[in-house]
Amino acid sequence: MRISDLSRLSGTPVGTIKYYLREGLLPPGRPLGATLTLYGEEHVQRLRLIRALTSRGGLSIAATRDVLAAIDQPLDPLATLGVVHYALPTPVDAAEADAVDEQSLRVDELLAAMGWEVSPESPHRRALAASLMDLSRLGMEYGTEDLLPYAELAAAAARLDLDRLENIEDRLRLAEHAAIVVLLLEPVLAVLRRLAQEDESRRRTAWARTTDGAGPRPDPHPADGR
Amino acid sequence: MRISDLSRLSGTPVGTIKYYLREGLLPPGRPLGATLTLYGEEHVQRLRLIRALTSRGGLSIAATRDVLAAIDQPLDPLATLGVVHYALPTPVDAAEADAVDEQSLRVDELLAAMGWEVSPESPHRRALAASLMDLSRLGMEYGTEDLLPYAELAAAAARLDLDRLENIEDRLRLAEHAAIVVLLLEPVLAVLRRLAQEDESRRRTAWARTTDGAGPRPDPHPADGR
DNA sequence: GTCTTCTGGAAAGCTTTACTTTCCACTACG
DNA sequence: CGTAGTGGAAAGTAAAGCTTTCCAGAAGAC
Repeated sequence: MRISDLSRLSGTPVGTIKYYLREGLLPPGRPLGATLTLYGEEHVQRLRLIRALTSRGGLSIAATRDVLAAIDQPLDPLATLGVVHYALPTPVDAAEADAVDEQSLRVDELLAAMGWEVSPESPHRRALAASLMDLSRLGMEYGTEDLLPYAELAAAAARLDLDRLENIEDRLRLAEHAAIVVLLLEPVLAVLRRLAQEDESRRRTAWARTTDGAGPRPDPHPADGR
Repeated sequence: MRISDLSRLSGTPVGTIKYYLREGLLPPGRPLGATLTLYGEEHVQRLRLIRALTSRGGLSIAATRDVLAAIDQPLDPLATLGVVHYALPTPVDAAEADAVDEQSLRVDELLAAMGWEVSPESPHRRALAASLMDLSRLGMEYGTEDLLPYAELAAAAARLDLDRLENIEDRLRLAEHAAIVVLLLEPVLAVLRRLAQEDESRRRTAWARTTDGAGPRPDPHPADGR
């Protein structure tokens, strides 16, 4: 398969493929002379992954390169997850580092309450603290008791994620699948939450409209099993 | 309060404030002559919201303007939620519209299975279909049965979200709070999931290491109550 | 009263990101 | 034999998100 085939199969312009090769996102093909290089099925797959991570996952080219570099290393699942997590952008600018630090206590408290064991160097600790700081400054305090139910949901989601990963037979591409589950399921969860918000809001509005604010509140989830 | 005070209080450069004014993100102040305009506490708050939505929420300036315009309209919660949802960027390029449409069936199936009532024009339907298409092309099929448990979690999250909104006493700024809950809690949930993934992965790896793959699997969640 | 600083407003400039285009010498292939 | 395709480098482009510069005029410090 030559570069024009790769372009046609993946729907990516040749110039863009060359760009990805230059940037190290796409491994070089097998050169067969000065003006011919062959590419394989793995390049098609890699190209699809690159497009998905950048367009859908919203990763920058640099972050994508880091993630791809991570999944090309043969590591155990935990290490792979760690490397993928580290490659993610968690922009916390240094200017407000001290204000973020205040929130770190709350983060530690939450982690302790959940019994979560998380590396002290995890960038996500600071990312969470930064978000909490923003919320606090906007007048929406989220304390441990507010966050706990969300954390339980996150834990349940993580269990689903890892269940899926455990059932993958292709051990060679486990890291790739891990990256996909971590990064491409994220927009899925976000959009599911928004869809659920619309429905839930509709249910509650309907209740408010029919009862006019008086009387006992009916179960807004009929036949829902909860 | 003059523009320099606003700059100092919010930590935003004067040039940037002028830029936001120009772009219509920040409402104009009260002019008191040709070279003096006064700003109020609401401008400080608005500026904080702008920074949070753009830096933390990852919204573009254009999307932020749309969201801010939406929350400035006095609407009921459902309508507000709708407008905020619509203002969000859900990039689905037209080139692959047909491939996305195939996945729409799966989306409809999921919505039906959850009993969710969602507007047919919701951009999130297409967004979800697009994500599923990406996953499918990458060799990870997510069918209704795979998505249902995630959808249940999303529904639970949405219930928590709306509980919070219902308890807000400041009805005037309800829309603002809705936008905050929808948009700024999203990175919180994402990072909670990642933290949970690390912990869950650690638990499962520890099991694999100690038992060497043989023997019955112990409960990986001791004293967890589930 | 004067000197310095700040102001509003407009325009131009800058930096980064993610490509896209152009160029060239060469070569596979119909 | 000609034409389309190729690798590789370099330059160009477009959008986003600010930042800088400019100006005339007004405020505040002394």
